[in-house]
Amino acid sequence: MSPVYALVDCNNFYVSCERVFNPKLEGRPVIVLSNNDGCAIARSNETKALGIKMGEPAFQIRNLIKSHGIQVYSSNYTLYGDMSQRVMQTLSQFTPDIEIYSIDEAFLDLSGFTHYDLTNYGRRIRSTIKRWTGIPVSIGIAETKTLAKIANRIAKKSKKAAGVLDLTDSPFRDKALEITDVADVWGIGRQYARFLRMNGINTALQLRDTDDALIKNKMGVVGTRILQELRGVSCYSLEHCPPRKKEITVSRSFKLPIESPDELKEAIAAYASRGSEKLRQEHSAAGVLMVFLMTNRFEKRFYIKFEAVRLPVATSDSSELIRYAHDGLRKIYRKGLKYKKAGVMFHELVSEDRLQTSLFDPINRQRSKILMKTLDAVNTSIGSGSLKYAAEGLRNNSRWRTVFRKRSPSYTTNWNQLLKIS
DNA sequence: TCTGGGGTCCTAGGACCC
DNA sequence: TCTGGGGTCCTAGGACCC
Repeated sequence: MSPVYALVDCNNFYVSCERVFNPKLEGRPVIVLSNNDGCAIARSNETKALGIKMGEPAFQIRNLIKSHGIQVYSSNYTLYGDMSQRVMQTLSQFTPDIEIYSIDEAFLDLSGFTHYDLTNYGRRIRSTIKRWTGIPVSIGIAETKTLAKIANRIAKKSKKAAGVLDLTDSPFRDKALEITDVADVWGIGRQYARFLRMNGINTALQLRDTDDALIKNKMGVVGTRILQELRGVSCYSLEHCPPRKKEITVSRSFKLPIESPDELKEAIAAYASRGSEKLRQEHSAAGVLMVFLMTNRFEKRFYIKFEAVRLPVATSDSSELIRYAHDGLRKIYRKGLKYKKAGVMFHELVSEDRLQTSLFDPINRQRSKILMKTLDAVNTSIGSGSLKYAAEGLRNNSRWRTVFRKRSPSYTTNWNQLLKIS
């Protein structure tokens, strides 16, 4: 018996989060911007209808914003993260077989529910999430994840589907593939879409019925799997628990270009420190640290440089990692360049309980562990960033710090920013 | 003037070994 | 001039995802 997957996807997630706490935004065009209020990364349907694209720079759409009264928000990841958790928690009431795929999407395995009317069940899920969290979702149901994705897209757009589309044993199946652009198939990005179009393949239906060899040749096993999935043969199963991360990155663009090595050192220290926190959350330690610097990538002469530092003993200790990050920075820093972005990456992550220590290790690991535990505990209980390293800099208006000019309050995670009803 | 951030998987090719 | 064959491991880069 073939499996049944549902893909539950929050509609315009970040915008919907803002709307939950500000109902006046309902029906109006809204966008949420990336860090430093740079690009539009979430758009309400009204905004999409105006032709504003995903990732469009804010300064390029300034006129549209003004003329249509588009409501603009800086991103508020604390709020979105918390809302996401509420949605996922609600979902898990319906089945334990859930894979949280991203901040706004989850796959459910509904194989055991085939004696239900799946469309009705989907509607129940949808209305419960709306009632409990305020977030509107769309649900696509099919035998493979790739088909569920397609069902979901149509569910979101079609008036008739009203948010839920079940394609299992559906006479509508081929039609659904026919009206789906090949570029909208899961796993088909810009390059592959171009290749497929050049070969006369423009729809998901045409892709499904394409000869395997052509696809395999250009797109490898990934392409073969896409074909299989479109044909209803499941290649991707539900992943219950997320596997441990293999790498961790913290990087930011600066609002203004930075030349001063002292400011770069602060930024790098802050990223290393944040990365260390993520490492400890994962119960991992890093074997290799990588620092990178880059100038404005939209200019003709563009400089980017990486430096890898192998750590003598894998670690997740913030102060140690800040030191090594600074070592790396010193190697790649070149005077006279205007830097626009920097970052710290951790590679070769190992589980913290399987650490390979060295006989000649000069560091007291036991002590470091207790210190980090305390640091994390304080920052969890009284707010992230409460305790930090002096190397990160004390001023919070430094040129490198990300700005959010139009951020909404953290309604759900900060007592001082609760919604006030007047 | 102003242009996000964080991941994964796969493949080709080189190094190395027998 | 001719110049094995195959396996494995690693890395860089490409492609994709949200």
